[in-house]
Amino acid sequence: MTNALYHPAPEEIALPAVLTALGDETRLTIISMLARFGEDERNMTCSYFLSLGSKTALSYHIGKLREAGIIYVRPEGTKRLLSLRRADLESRFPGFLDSILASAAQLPLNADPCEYPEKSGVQS
Amino acid sequence: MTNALYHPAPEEIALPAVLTALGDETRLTIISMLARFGEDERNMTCSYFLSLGSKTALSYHIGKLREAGIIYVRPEGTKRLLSLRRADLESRFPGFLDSILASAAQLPLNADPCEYPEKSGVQS
DNA sequence: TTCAATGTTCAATAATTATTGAACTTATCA
DNA sequence: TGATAAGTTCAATAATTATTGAACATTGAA
Repeated sequence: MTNALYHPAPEEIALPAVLTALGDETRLTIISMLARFGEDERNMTCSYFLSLGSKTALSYHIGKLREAGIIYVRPEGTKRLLSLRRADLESRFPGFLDSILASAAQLPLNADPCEYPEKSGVQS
Repeated sequence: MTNALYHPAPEEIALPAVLTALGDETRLTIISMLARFGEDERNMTCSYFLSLGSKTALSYHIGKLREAGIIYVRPEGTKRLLSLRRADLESRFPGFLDSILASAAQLPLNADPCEYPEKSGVQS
């Protein structure tokens, strides 16, 4: 029982829920980083964002983003790969995500993606 | 001492605060109604929205919208006239408000503006 | 098989936000 | 002047959200 993660269908994505989910600095930063550095989905795991909070807190915030329909979470081995649901959001709320991302790009990134904990560094 | 109401300057309007303020059904409905029926600012007083909650609750929510920089509140006699800060929001977050309003237009209005309490009806 | 890495869940707590009712202010109207 | 209408403020409470740490599950790798 792979306990599939819930994701709302595109037409179920609700504006108030989306706004609530994005009205939080941590989550706004997460989607902003996903937009900037998430071209290659392989890198975007939960622990990529550890500088934003504890494991548990991130699990919570990422769950919020997922349930609101903002990101897609794909289990892969022991990791979970995150990606923005750009197309779904665009078709549901045209122009919305782009305007958010453009504006958020001016925000200070309170997390430097380069400080990603590379403890057991098996990079590449 | 007219106790002038605080309004953030255009450049002080912050995205997270705006998103937080709009991530609430009541407040989303308020700005949606302002956009739809607020062409003539004279009609848009706090009590126009009484069907959305108590006087006190509205005072609270309208304060949130004002402090976030989303609406402008102009005292006029014993009333307060509300208007959307369309231009300020557009220059700060291009496309954002329009995308919100377009999407919110599909939301059910849990308040019918026609049910506006017209007790002491001195209309026009 | 054992270990380490990645995440989740749960219960407890902290912190923030929203709602209420009562009392109050200010302005208008008769 | 006195009454009413429109809103605010305050303190109390309710409700929601966020954070923590401990325990757990799952996968991949030595």
